[in-house]
Amino acid sequence: MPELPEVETVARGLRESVLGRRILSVTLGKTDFIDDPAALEQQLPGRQIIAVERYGKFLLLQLAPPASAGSGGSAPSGASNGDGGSASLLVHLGMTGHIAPHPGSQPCKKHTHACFLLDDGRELRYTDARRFGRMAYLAGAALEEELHGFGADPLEVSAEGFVERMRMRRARVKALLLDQSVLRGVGNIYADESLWRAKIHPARLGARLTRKQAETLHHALRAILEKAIVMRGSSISDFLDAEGEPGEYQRRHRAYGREGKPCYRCGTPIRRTIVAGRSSYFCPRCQRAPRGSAATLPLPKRRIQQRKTAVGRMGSG
DNA sequence: CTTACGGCCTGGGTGC
DNA sequence: TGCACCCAGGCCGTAA
Repeated sequence: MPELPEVETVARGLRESVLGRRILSVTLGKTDFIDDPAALEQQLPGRQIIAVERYGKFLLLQLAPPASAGSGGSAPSGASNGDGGSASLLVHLGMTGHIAPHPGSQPCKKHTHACFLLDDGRELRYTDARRFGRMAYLAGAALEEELHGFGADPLEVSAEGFVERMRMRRARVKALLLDQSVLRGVGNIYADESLWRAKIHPARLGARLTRKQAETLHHALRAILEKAIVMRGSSISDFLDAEGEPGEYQRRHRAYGREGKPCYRCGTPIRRTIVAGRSSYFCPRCQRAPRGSAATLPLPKRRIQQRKTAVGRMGSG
């Protein structure tokens, strides 16, 4: 499940492999994850990829203006950040999305839903088994509108800014970490890992963290994200970077996915509970539950499973 | 107003 | 071997 480090890894890979290439044609398969498939088919051919950026969990393939009269080719030395008129292919990998260039001769993998033929004969292909991802061509005001409303990048936010964001709402710290309007790019893995490192229970209210605790969490989150980027992300489900290589950070996980296994600090078995609607792994000894919380129970809300055939429909009557 | 929570989308992995 | 079920992240509707 690509989060900030995985998306950053992909962005760096694409920067190496497709920056400066021109898209010649677009071939789409299933399109229900694409905002406006026709816009992709109409706008992308002929456009040059002049920058690859990460914004939270989004990839942004910035595109040169169409059919630029001025020969182009000048080094895209950053100057392309002009807000007005910029256009991008926005890509969210969801949980199972992959994007990488392939030789044009290579047969497409299963679940390949978008192919962008490049001017060097390769194809930039998007594969996504579950299509929880998203793709959109956005330009100008629409692009700005799409990106506004997101929170700070956790690698850029100051300690003071982070503390403020943990206190701005009355919500659990885990929910705040996952909320893309508070911080952009953090997902379930790195939320749990940073909380474990900072010794903070996921069900604590963010607003009740001490300043020192919030600062510790900020430092932990930042350190973990940076280390994970160096290790090219975590390959939990089937994350592969833009070179098709898995990451290595999953070997360093201290909480996520370790239910029942001993805490690396104290040996207490890691527990799993549901916080903010997500599986949350924590050490019940290192990360003390807030008073009155039922979150020390292994799975407080384990619901009776219901059949697909509407046995469990709950009418209001 | 706020936050919490269930359900939906999908299909690979798992376990029976 | 087959197949039902769980679960994931983001989003949305609704409850409190």
